[in-house]
Amino acid sequence: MNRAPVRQPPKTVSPSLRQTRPVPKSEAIPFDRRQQILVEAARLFAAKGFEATSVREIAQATGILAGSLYYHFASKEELFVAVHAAGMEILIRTAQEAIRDVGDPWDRLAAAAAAHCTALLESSDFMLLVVPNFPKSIGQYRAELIHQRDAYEGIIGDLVSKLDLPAEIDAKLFRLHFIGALNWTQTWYRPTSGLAPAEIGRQLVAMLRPFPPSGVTATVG
Amino acid sequence: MNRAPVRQPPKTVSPSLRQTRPVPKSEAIPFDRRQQILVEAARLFAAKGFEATSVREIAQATGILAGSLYYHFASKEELFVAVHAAGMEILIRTAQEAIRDVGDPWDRLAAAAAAHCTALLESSDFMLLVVPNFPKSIGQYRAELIHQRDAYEGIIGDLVSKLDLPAEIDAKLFRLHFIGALNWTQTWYRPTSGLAPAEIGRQLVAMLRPFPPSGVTATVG
DNA sequence: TCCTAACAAACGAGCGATTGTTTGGCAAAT
DNA sequence: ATTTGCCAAACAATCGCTCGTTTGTTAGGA
Repeated sequence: MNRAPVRQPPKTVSPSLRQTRPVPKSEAIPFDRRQQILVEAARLFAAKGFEATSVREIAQATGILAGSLYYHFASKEELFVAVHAAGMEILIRTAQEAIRDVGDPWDRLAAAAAAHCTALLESSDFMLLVVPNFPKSIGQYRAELIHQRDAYEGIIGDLVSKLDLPAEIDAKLFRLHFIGALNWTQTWYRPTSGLAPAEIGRQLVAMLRPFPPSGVTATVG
Repeated sequence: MNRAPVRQPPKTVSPSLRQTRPVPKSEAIPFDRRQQILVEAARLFAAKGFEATSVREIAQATGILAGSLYYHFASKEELFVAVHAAGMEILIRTAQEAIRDVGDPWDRLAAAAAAHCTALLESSDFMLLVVPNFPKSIGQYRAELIHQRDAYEGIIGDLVSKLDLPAEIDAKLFRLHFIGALNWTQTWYRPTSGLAPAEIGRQLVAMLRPFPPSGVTATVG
């Protein structure tokens, strides 16, 4: 793509991408333009993909001009990283809340799966682009994105490690396939027809459970 | 300055995925420029994504100029559709060969899974872009791509329908999650470390098998 | 065996549009 | 007086694509 005169010098990439930005001190509406940009960018990235979305589109959706975007974000790529981080934050919080009060390891995994699907398929647009493999042209920020993603997958990994899997099942591969099936739902899920997101997640766990729980089985519907 | 068919090395490319195009009258080996473009486009699309790959890049990789591309393909999007079709053809053929001599339904699914992963992770670049959700800017060709994909997923659906699944497992959801886990492998698979593609696919079936086969268990490795 | 017309396949300049980004200025708020 | 947030206008680069031209090869007629 373009990227203008390749300008490397400044390179003040904040590691936590916590853009130090003055908090409006007035008690008026905390009308956060930066947040607004994030929302619109997430929606457009999700709908059209990263490369196919222009900064002018994002700006227009936000109600500002293209150039004004660069007051809030150093580049289009850093904007993407910020959206990705916000999405991962939502995902992590959702999962942790879902498993908080569940004891049985398999039930905890099912709760996490349900939460994952719900957040993925029903919640904001922040995740529709977080899940698939991110744009190749993200280049230098790749490591940061992977780090953000690992933070979440580690949670799933912990849940999996508590399961009593058959000896011939590799826990790591189990986690990868599990997350894969969950994340893939966003390529086929349509909100109008079929099962609800939470049930889609729960049923995946039911399929993977080596020995279905004795007693009452879940009522599907 | 080469005009006319430049005789390059034999370059025996897959004779299968061919489209209607003027067949050279001489019985000499037809050096298929169109096929060459498909290969290079697949490689670049896989490496950088559709939108991030320019027609000039594809042309340069093929050894021609950008304008010459349009003699073979009407547009960049039609080129993508052709690459997608070629990839799906490979996938379908691979799967059908893999299950041909297998009888047991679960073993047939395992064979298909192994073949899928092998083609996906080891074979040509034709599939690295086939699997994830295709570029949003593909627009008018979306229906055609989905049709191509459905042709393959129907094969998997047939295999799943022959399984004796527990009553509480929905066959359709089983198929979706199964394909999802398979396709997601390409986001995390690295050829150097870990299991081989075929084993990754087989183990997924092992995880999903409600009652592991009695008698001898599969020798892993 | 030559001439000629047709054809296939590529060149290469350049079109208009769009890309991400920079810059200077300006009104309001601090 | 300074900072904040944005506008307006450009910037260079690149995008997909068109089109007239040019070349090597082939077929047919004389």
